[in-house]
This record gives sequence, C-alpha cells and structure tokens, in this order.
Amino acid sequence: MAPQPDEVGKRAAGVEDDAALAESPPVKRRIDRPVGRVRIEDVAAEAGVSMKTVSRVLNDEPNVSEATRERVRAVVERLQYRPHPSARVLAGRRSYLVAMLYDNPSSNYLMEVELGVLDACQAQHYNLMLAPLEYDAKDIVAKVEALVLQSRLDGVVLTPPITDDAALLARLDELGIPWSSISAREPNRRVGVVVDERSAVAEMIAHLAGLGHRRIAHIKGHPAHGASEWRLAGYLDGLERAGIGLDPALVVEGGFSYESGFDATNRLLDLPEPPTAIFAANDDMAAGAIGAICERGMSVPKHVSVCGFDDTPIARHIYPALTTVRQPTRDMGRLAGLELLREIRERGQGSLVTVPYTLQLRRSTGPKP
Amino acid sequence: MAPQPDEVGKRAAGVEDDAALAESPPVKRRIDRPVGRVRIEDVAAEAGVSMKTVSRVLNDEPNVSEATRERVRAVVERLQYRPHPSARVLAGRRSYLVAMLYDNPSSNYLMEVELGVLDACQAQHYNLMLAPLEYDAKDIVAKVEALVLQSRLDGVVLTPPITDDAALLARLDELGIPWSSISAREPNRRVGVVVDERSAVAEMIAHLAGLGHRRIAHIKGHPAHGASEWRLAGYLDGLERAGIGLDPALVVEGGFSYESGFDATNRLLDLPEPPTAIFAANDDMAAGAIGAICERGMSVPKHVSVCGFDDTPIARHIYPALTTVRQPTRDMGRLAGLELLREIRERGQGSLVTVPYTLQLRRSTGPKP
DNA sequence: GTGAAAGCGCTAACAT
DNA sequence: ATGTTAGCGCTTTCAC
Repeated sequence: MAPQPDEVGKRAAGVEDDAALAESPPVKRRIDRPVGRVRIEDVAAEAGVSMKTVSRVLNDEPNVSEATRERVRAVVERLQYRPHPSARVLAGRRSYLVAMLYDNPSSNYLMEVELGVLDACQAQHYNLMLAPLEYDAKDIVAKVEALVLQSRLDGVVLTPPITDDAALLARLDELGIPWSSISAREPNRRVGVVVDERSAVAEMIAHLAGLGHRRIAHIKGHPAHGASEWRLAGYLDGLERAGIGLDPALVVEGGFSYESGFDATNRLLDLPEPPTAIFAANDDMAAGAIGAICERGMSVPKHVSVCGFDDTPIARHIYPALTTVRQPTRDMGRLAGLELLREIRERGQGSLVTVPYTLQLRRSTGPKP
Repeated sequence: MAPQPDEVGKRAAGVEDDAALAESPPVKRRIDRPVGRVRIEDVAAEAGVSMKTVSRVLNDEPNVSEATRERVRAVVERLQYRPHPSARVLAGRRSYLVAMLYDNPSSNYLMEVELGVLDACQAQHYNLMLAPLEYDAKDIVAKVEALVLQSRLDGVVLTPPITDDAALLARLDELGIPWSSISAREPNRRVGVVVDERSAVAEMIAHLAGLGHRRIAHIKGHPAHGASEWRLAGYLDGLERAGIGLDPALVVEGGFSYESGFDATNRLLDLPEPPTAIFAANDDMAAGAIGAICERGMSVPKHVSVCGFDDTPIARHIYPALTTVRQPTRDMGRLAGLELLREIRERGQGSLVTVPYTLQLRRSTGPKP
C-alpha cells in the first residue's frame, strides 16, 4: 500500500553473501536498497576487515593502523555509508542526544541561541531535543528528571532563568548528567558561556554621560534573571564612574516585556524631575519606553534618550533605531553546546567561556536636551 | 569515573529471573535502577503476559482482550515504564522522527511555527528534528535526500518557500516520504495548512478604503514566496471592490525585509502623487515603512497609514502599533504536524486544513489626511 | 487472543 | 592491531 522503497536486501548477511549476491536477482538487490541502507558489515566486507574495525574508525577509537583507517574511510565514502543512529544508541551507552531547556519560547534571543546550539550539535553528530518548560520552580525538577531519564539525555543546555535553579542543578549532578549554562547568575566553576554584562552596561552609561546626561534612569529586568542584577550593577558602576549620584527614584521595576517597559517609562515621565535618558535592561523594554515617550507627543532622542540591551532584531526595526549592547547570541549558543559536548566526552574538561560584547550606537541616544 | 547511576540490573533476563530476583541483593537492584530503566520484559513478567502482548498494548494493536489490556496498562503505570525509543526504532520500521525544513532561520514566524509542530509531535510521541536549510534551489534536493535517508525520517514539514520546489516534492514522493506544507503556493491536493490570505488582504484594503483612502500603495513580498502572489491578488481584489482603479506606480517591489520596506517606502514617498496608505506584504516591511515615514518628519497615521501582514511580535512593539492580519501561526504549525502524522500512519488520510485569519486593527491606520 | 524466537544494526567485552 | 561473540530493548513473524 505504502509506496515505500521495498525491503529487499534486508539481510545481506555476512561476508559469504558476496557469492549469493552474484546469483538470483542481484541487480534488483542493489538498486532497491536506498542509499543509507548500507550496513556496517557491508563496509567491513568491502574493506576486508571486521565490523569492529569499521566501528573503531567511525568512532575515532585507537588501535587501528593508519593504513586500515584510510581504507575503511574510503569504503565508507564510496558506499555512502551512514551508521544507523538508533543502533548506535541501543548498543552503546550514549544517546547522542542533548536537550536545550528553556522558558519563554517566543523570543528572538532564544531562537538565536537555539541555532547556535544546533550548530554545535550537528558538527559533532549529536541530536538536539528542544524542551520548552514552564518555569515555575515547583515541579521543574521532576519534569526535567523525567525528561532526562526517558530520553536518556547525554546532557542539557540551560538558559536563563533555569540556569539558576539550585535544586535542579543539584539533581542533575546527582544523576550524573552534564550540563552547560548560558548567562548563569553565578557562573563560577561552571561549564558554559557568559558575557561581561556589568562592564557593558557601565560603558553604556558612560556613553550617555558623555552626551551630557545626568538624570539617567534604569528600568530593571525580571528579578528571576541573574542578568537583571548584573545590569543594575553595571548601571551603578557607570553612574559612579561618571560622578553622578544615585537617585533611587530613577530606578524602577520592569520584567523584560514591552508592556513593563512602557508602564515603567510612564512612571518615570510622571516624576517631578523626569530623566533625560533611560537605560532599559533589554530591548523589548526599551521599545516600550519609546512607545510611551512617543505617545506623549515627545520624541526620541530629542526629548529623552533611550537605550537597551541584547540587540535583538527589534533594535533595528523600531524608529528610531535603538542604541543597545550586542551579545553574540548565536555564538553563545554554539559555545555552550561545544562545552557541553566536551564535558560529555571528557568529564571535567568543559569550561566557562566569556564572549565579548559590543556597543551598538544608533539613533535613539543623543545629546541631553 | 563518571558519577553515573550504575549498571546493576542490566540483565534481568527472561521470565525465570523472578526467582533470581528474590535472591542475592534484590533491594539494591531496585534502588539502583533509575526510573525509565524498566524494560518491557519486566512489565510482561509483572503482568503475567508475554513481551509481545505488552507491545501490543503499548502500540494500540488489536488482538488483546480488554481485561489484559487494562492489566498491562496498570503495570506500565505502576512501574513507570517508558519504552526505549532507540529500541523501538531499531526493531520497528518507523523512526518516529520528522523534520521541519526551513530557510530564513531568525524569524518570529518560524519560531512560532516550530512550537506548533513540536506540540503535535510531542502529543504523538514523535521526535522533531530541525533542518535549517539554505534555500538555493541548486542542491536542495540532494541535501534533503541525504537528510531523509540518513536520519530515516518518517516525514517532513515544509515551510515557505521550500514548499514550492517541484523537484524536491517529486523526489520526496519517489522516496515515499510523506510531507506536509505550510502556506504552499499551490495547496490543492496537498497535505498541510493554509490561510485564505487573499481574502484577508482584500478585507484589509476595504478597511483602508473605508477610512477614505484612495491612493493605497502595496509593497510586494519576496517573489519566491507564494504568499507574495496571494497578497498582491488580495490587494487587487480589494481595490476593485472599493471601485479604485489600479495605479501601477503604487505597486512596488519588496523582499520581506525591514530594509526592503524602508527603501520601497522612500520610492513611494518620492512619487509626484504619493500614497496616503501603504499595505506592506508583511510586518517587517511595514516597520520599515514606518521608519522611512518618520525619518522624513512625517507621522503615522496622521500623514500616511501603514498596515502589514502576520502579526508577529514586532507589530505590537513598534510605535504606532501596527494594523495587520493575524495568522494563527502556532496553530498552523500544530495542524501541519498533525496532518503529517496522520499521513504517516495512514497513507492518503492527511488533508489540507484552512485556518482562519483575523484583522488586527491598531493605531497605524487612520483617516485619510 | 497470545506467545516464542529471530532479528533490527550497532558496540562492549573479551579474545587473539 | 584486529577479530569474535554476545547482547542493547524492542518489534516482527509465525506458530499456536
């Protein structure tokens, strides 16, 4: 019924089959077996070695002479042989599967990170499973545990704020599951990737101070994210270095969403002495700030300068284009993936990588009015 | 070295092992075997049936009495048994793996679609593999073929413009690989999902005409996408219904990017008789239009009304918020996934689903100046 | 309606 | 440096 390539050749069997092949309908046999249906024993027979030797070559294991290695590789290439993933998993002790754990699915940030992790996995012939999770610390440990065990994960990549759930990390360690985190709140002694967000923000504040601004406000990020702390700390550093005293009224709560930035800005603009510049802890909130400012008939950066953090696509797509801090999101995903795989292969060898940021100066910041 | 849960219980062996279990270190055995390490034969032994019967129950196959079925289910539940995915794949003829093929990775649209497809797959215990592809018709067929064969895909979900590559579709059919498409250019006789984009756009034009606009421009989408054709057709329909003659100068090329919308709008505004309203074929281009208009010191919708298509997050995050057509992107992904799985299970049973659109009227459209 | 045996394609452990 | 054997945990086939 199903128009599938049929099942001829399902058993080409051992070495002695070369003879059998010469009989009956040999041509049909070859033709009907789609590429990829070649098995390790076909390669072994063709190369005149045992299956195990082929296996060694494929997995870069020692104890194969360079000559044999080359010969096997050539046959693999010629036969277009690709190992059956499930057979490898079933026979071996690894699943060649890692998962990326995340909350807040529809963000540009995560899409970029995901692409990076995928790059890393593909390069090393690992599979990536996506695990969107609702982050409510209650049952997250149980959920992740179920996932890890059912899917036999070899490791996980964690994204904020899941990076900071102590109970989860402890459980992963107990289970012996390697993990790698992106922008963890306490990155020390971890495997993963971070950006020096604090310095980045301090530089951004210096930029604003250089434009003459003295009343610089900050819209904080979501309290569950370590990034919110770092960005606040950078803001304070920046003020101090510019010799600007902190006005607590200029530091307001946000939550990383457009709406929270919009609302926070309205509160700031209602102040008796409103700010002339606003640093929002991410781009979405900065977009909200611009929306609120425009809605009052004011304009950016003429009346108020605005800047953000992340350099997501929205930064270039709003008017005026947003001054922001760029983190190399996709690279971060890739590096987090690579370090995880290293940790999987050689326990204890994964490390913490710090990647550089860059200030993207665009049109949303200008001289103090 | 690795702190892994150890390997005790790796061979509980046949039914007769119940006896063995009662001896030696039985408690240790239970404790050390993590959840998920229960095997089908454990379930069989516990339920007093054969492995095959358990298998039948798990796969909803016939020829099991309701009583037995219930008993097995209870044991499965109690033992928290989960079949080993790789073992199923290796033994069976299915891979339980489908891939989503896409180009243009970092779009909100695709992220939403992906979540929908993932929903469908998870609900049916299928795995989803992501296949970002560079769409240059040259070697795409070979690339996809390699992917399909190597990964033993059971099917693929196609997104625009990969949906419209005739050579690819033909090859997939030859290989007997089911596929499901989202917004294919020629959806007839296909499995997948579509929106009546043409009618949606016609309605949008009616909205603009109702606000008094007569000079309504259209920025076209990327020519490789069927959506561009539909949206243009809807624009023409809308004009005709409103009794507005077509001015070819008001229809300009775009390419779905912010920049293309920005440039196109500058061309439109330079016209001797510029438009008072612009319908851009997607939200990114509409954002570009707003950017270009603002840059000239004009404002939206006071001087020019702007509307888009898709209702991606950017529509709410720019100022003014964008009037646009909302397509239920995530649902579309989910439905495309479900239809694909149906097609996989029962050839010929997958179908084409049409999902509804809605007009999102926001602040970027207003009365003709 | 149910079960026993034979693989699926690969790797681990143990030869040699 | 290389080969042999025995599974991994499930489904298939075919017998009952």
